Amino acid sequence: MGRRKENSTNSLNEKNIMEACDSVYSICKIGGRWKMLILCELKDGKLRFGELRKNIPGITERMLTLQLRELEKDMLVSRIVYPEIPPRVEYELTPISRQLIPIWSVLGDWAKEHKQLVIQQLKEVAV
Amino acid sequence: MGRRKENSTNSLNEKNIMEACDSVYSICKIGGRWKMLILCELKDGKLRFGELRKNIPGITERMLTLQLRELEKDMLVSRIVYPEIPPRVEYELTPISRQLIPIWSVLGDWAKEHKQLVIQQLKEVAV
DNA sequence: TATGGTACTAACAAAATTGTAAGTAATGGG
DNA sequence: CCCATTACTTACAATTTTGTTAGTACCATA
Repeated sequence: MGRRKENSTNSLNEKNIMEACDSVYSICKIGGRWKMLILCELKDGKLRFGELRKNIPGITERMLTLQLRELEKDMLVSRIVYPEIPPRVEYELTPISRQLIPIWSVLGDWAKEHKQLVIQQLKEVAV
Repeated sequence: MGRRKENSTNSLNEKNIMEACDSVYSICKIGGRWKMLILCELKDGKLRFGELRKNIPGITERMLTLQLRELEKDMLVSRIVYPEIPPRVEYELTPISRQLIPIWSVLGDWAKEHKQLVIQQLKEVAV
């Protein structure tokens, strides 16, 4: 993983900020590069490791594994291993991560507005 | 700032993901280490640079400047310079970032639930 | 002339995240 | 025995973010 240093200023700052501000805490939990995308993929049901990889262009097996591990640790996905060969592993959302689904759509709406604004701004600058 | 490379896999991935998924886009905009905290501070009105620094323990002048510059570029704060000596600069939320305020509280509520869950989990493991 | 206050910048260093490339294990089928 | 399949690991390197320290500009005031 590239282990984090327990007592770096960086780590301590993050910890303090997460304790000080709940919305920062939430954003930290879903803030990894690919996490949101993974969660969105799982919105409609279980998927296997390989399916996730195929559905998320650009992600490597390593990053997929890392992000899934963190999501699992944070109880945002659950991992179901079938004792078969070749291996089969499925991932699915947990109750707590399902509670986030409506928030995603609100964030999505905000994004659309923001993008509009950026476009407007570009036009104004051009004129 | 430590300039980003335009064409690194890293940059391109981020760009693609933001285009592919609107909620990722939103989270990117508010995902910097101190951004959320800064925005929260500004929730109740304008603040000067020095006030922000005092109100946010642990932040350095450099980080405060960097994060404010990005927020400004993304139109999430506006910067008001008074031509005085010593200088006076005030920051305030913009209409588009004010639209985020209700989302913060929802994220905050989710954080509280998640923290509860983590505590429960710790207890179960201990037993 | 020296000092203080304010909002920054610049050069550098450390830390953290992300990406690349090459493996591993287990077993059924040819 | 060799290969294919699947879900991973491992070692390393590049990139990005964050932190440290020491400046800068400006003018009023002592």
